[in-house]
Amino acid sequence: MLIDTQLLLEYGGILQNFDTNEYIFHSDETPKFYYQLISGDIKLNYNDEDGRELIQSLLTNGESVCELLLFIDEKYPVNAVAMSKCEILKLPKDKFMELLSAYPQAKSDVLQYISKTLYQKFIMMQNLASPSAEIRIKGTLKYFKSFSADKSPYSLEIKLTRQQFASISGLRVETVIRCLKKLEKSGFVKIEGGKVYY
DNA sequence: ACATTAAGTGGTG
DNA sequence: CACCACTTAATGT
Repeated sequence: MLIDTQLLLEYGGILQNFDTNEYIFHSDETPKFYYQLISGDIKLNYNDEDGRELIQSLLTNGESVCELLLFIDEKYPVNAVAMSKCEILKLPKDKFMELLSAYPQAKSDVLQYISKTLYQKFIMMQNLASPSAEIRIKGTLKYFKSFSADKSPYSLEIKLTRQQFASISGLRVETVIRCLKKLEKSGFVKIEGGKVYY
């Protein structure tokens, strides 16, 4: 957990449950709460001009959701959508600020978290700037691997559908499928029962 | 049995 | 590559 659950509850945090595909917040809304994901998976996405979904990032247990918006006066640039049943702890913005003032450790944890995610954004941006599908896909795989402790080959199962993978790498489903198969032949990834291991 | 969803294939621009 | 059409396999109701 980014911030201790008990501490959040003491400051007025409220537990809330979401079902798959339910929105935690929509883009263009004004940020008013700090959200911490207790269980489940969330995606941050938006739709481009053609209505195509682009996934900005994926969040899992213990992470906070777009906390950086609480420090600036802007509206959400993305939607937050539950990808599974989720349990979320939400805390009003002013209470969140009080908590940070009272607990320097929490404040530095949040700072470090923001730094880490920003760093990963840099890496992803460089991958996605490439015109080559193969580089984009390899980059996306490395990006996911960077979250996992086990760095050995094929130890990471990519728990995404081909379509979701496409929405993250900015490619079409067919391209992802074909490229992934190519990467399998070269030994870059392993595919068993449709599941991709990297 | 029929509808739905995801993976995979071929061909065109 | 993207885009379109279509097949196949697995699930679900």
